[in-house]
Amino acid sequence: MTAQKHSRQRSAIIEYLKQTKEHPTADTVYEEIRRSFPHISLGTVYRNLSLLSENGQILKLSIQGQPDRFDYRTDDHSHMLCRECGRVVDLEVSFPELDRLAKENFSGSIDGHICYFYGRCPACVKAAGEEAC
Amino acid sequence: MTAQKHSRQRSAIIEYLKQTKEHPTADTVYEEIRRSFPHISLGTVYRNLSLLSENGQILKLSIQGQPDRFDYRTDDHSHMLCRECGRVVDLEVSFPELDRLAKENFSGSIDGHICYFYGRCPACVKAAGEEAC
DNA sequence: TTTGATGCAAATGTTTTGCATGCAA
DNA sequence: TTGCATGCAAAACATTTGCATCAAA
Repeated sequence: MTAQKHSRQRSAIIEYLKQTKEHPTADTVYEEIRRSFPHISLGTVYRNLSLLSENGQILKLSIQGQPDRFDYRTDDHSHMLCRECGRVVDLEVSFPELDRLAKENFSGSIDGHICYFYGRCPACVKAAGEEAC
Repeated sequence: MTAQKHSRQRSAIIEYLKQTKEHPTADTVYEEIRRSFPHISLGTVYRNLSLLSENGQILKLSIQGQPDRFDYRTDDHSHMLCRECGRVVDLEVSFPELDRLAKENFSGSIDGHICYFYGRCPACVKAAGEEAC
């Protein structure tokens, strides 16, 4: 790997991801960073997001039919996609035993998995409940 | 929903998916069907694959950084992606209890999940073993 | 004869890349 | 001063769509 230099744009991207829980897309990151760096380009945003996720500094989430999203949290946790508002929300669970279970009766090897849940996020469940009253 | 007419192209796509275990991409399906329907268009292939997966007749698999793949099997099973050859292979397991586990300490609702495993497929594990001898 | 399906081509949306210039070390 | 990072624009990809025509029912 080549030596990495500091850049104000990259720092801004990291800082933005650090303080949001919204799992933004590259385009959302771009729009956000543009407020402080009006001349930043989408290409730079993509380049930095790729770099960071390849380094393992952030997570890239790929969800069916949607542009990729990015997550500053790299600790063990899961994600759920709200069928109602489309938001991606953190779940405080992980399933380390899943790989071993998947390996049963399989002659290949398993060393990891990704798992996305579907449902309704707390906000939408709450809104639906209040509406019913 | 509107009444669906029979089409020779769609039947050919279904038959092809039925007999392969390769989880082909739209483009692979196109190349294959083209052997019997030289004038079929990629658009038609995409239209039919979308239709079939919306109907639940086939499964659409979306894997990180890859074009979508399609699976004729719609019964409960899982998939693994071989890090070595890139193949997507069936796993004869499913995890119906996962939704309940994910729901723990979560105030939203969970009604489904998708889960992909990573590792090495039987063929690549076998090849690596023989090479070591 | 009606209307869904097709082929073709153009458009879309997301992401990557080439290249000259800018900036960090 | 070196070479990674940037901005800009063009390209690459995967997928969808508009439209005139074709073919099931």
